[in-house]
Amino acid sequence: MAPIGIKDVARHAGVSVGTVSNVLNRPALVSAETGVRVRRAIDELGFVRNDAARQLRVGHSTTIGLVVLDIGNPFFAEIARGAEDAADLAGHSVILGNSDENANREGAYLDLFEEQRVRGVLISPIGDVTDRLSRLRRHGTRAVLVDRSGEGTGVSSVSVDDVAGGYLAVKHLLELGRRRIAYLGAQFEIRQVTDRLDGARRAVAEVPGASLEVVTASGLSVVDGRDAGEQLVQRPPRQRPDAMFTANDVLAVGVLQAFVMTGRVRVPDDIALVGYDDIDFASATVVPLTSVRQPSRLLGETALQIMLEELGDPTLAPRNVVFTPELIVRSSTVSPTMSHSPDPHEGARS
Amino acid sequence: MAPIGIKDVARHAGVSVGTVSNVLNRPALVSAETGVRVRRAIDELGFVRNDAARQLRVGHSTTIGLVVLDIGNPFFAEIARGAEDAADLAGHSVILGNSDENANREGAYLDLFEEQRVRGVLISPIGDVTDRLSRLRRHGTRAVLVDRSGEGTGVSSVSVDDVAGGYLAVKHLLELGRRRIAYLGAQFEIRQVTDRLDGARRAVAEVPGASLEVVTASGLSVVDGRDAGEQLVQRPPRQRPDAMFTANDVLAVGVLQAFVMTGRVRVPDDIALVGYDDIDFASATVVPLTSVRQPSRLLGETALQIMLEELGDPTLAPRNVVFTPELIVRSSTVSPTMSHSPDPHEGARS
DNA sequence: ATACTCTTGTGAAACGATTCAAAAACGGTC
DNA sequence: GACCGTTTTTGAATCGTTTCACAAGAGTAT
Repeated sequence: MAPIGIKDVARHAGVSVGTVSNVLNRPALVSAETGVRVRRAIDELGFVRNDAARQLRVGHSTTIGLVVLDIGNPFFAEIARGAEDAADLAGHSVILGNSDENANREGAYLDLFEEQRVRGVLISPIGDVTDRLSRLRRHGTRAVLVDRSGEGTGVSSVSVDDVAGGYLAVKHLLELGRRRIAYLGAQFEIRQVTDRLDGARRAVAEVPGASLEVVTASGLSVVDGRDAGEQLVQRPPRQRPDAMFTANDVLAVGVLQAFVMTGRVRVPDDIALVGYDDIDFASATVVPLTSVRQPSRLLGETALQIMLEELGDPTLAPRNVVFTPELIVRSSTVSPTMSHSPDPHEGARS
Repeated sequence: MAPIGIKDVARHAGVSVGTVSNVLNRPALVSAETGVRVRRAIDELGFVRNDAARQLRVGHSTTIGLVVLDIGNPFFAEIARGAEDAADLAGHSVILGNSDENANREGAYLDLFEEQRVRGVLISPIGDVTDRLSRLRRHGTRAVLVDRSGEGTGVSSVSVDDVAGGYLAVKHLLELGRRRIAYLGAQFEIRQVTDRLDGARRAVAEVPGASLEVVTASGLSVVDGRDAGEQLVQRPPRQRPDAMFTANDVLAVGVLQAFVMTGRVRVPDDIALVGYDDIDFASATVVPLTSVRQPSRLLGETALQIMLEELGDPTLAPRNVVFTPELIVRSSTVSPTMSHSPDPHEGARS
């Protein structure tokens, strides 16, 4: 009934506790014969090491915490997968916290990870977390920002150039002759959302006669996109934009649902649509979605690798890796019947 | 430089360590004036409680571990969200592990959670984990199965009747006159996959002349579905099924991509398609997807609630909650032009 | 003044692993 | 069998909290 400890194992195997610990942590130090005996005792008693005690002694845990904005967004799910794969290879574990775009919850997970003295924290933050992160470092916990630049904050980061991505998307729309562009976003305290808007602004500024309207959704999920889309459909046709760029694919999917269900807006004829992230589902939507692709999995992998390097050598200067996004053109902006040259990417993909 | 402990706080505030601990854990026992002084000391020193030490003393942690099959599948993401929301309300934290349909990784997360002495474990398992779970209980860690019945194993569970779901899906296809049904699955050691197949079999058995072909994909992701779809397109048209039921929506999306890209299979005319889970994206696909809806978020919430109840009263008998799935008909089986009565659900949803 | 209650604060023991200096066991040489 | 170097094992000290029996102080009633 009483929990089995290392002492019980020691007694059962007829050795001292130190030896059991050695079997667990430095098997090279212990003779083969003793090792076998101890391991058998462990199995027979069903002993499981108490990580709290271990952690207390050695000063830190062996896990790495990851806090993402929204695990329901496949983009972040991919990041998580990338991080897990990289951690797995190095024999580490990743535990995941989902802030759900909620600053309180983000804070709660950071508190939790801090109390747990995790080895490192990977985070795609909502607002500004630099002071939280520098406090973490005082406890010896390194942090790496994911999908957000840490330039100038002294924290390492792995990100994608969102301004460039926004520019890419809207430039494309403008080149197609669209002039009344709308940007659909939400939670503008999230940097990605505003950076993409900045990129959009920049592109619009280059074309005389082009205008940019900013539309605010109530969140960044599919339903929020659908709601925003329905609002838009309500407007008299003349007041609708002729192109829309959304802060992410999930929103775009929602918008598409609204447009298609009501049947009053044709994509791309009436409104051309560009999403962001190029999630797996983007190419399977009613009208396949033009999107800005980010190397999501690579983002997670790279973040974890930087983390491991920093743990290996804590004196390492912070690094800020920035990837470049890529525009993937599909039917939501260029109707296949328009014969504007077939989508090269789609072909390459199959 | 040295880490700040409760002793430092005590010295700085001019009280004993016991008092600091009381401020932290039983504020009622300490006078208002002292409380303020201690809290100020905590802030000034930037003290953060070491959870390992706390855990060591009290015997268990305060977090709940959740292991899901595939966090990239929005269905599981919703489960996680439901569990998190419920935990949040009760002041608990959920940490997430993603087994990625990999038994080793599942085992690694269970080990980790066991060593961490988490308060409870929520798991959607791959194979049979009953002995792992009973060992957990010996450490005082309760477990609740999610999306998998624990009937007969003595473990609580929250699940959806997958046999009924499979039956529902294939019955629908048969009622539409389809006879050559294919079931697309993968990882048949996962119970959900085989239960849905069993339901399909049952429906097929009721209709003379109907046949069921089982197709095995290499995994349960979008790409795996696409690969399987492409295989199917290779076949001479006569050897293709006239209806397909997939183990989940993610696979169905992949299949749809393959069919649409190659342009050689029309949905639903040539092949009618039914998915499973009714994820948010299902209604936004090229051809909106008929699917079997499960109350995903509710699944997560309920699982966590059962967990909390069991923690509150460990003598409670295990409970096995089973929800009933619901068929959502969309264009991937009933073409809107066929005027087979419009989809009532779609309307209700907007 | 004494006894009693009630509130607040104290400090040493305990949790279960790891670590490390020192002891023991072993094997080979002379 | 004494000596030396190497390998293996030992066990007490330690990590930072929580807990709990106890003490000190402040009222109150007698």
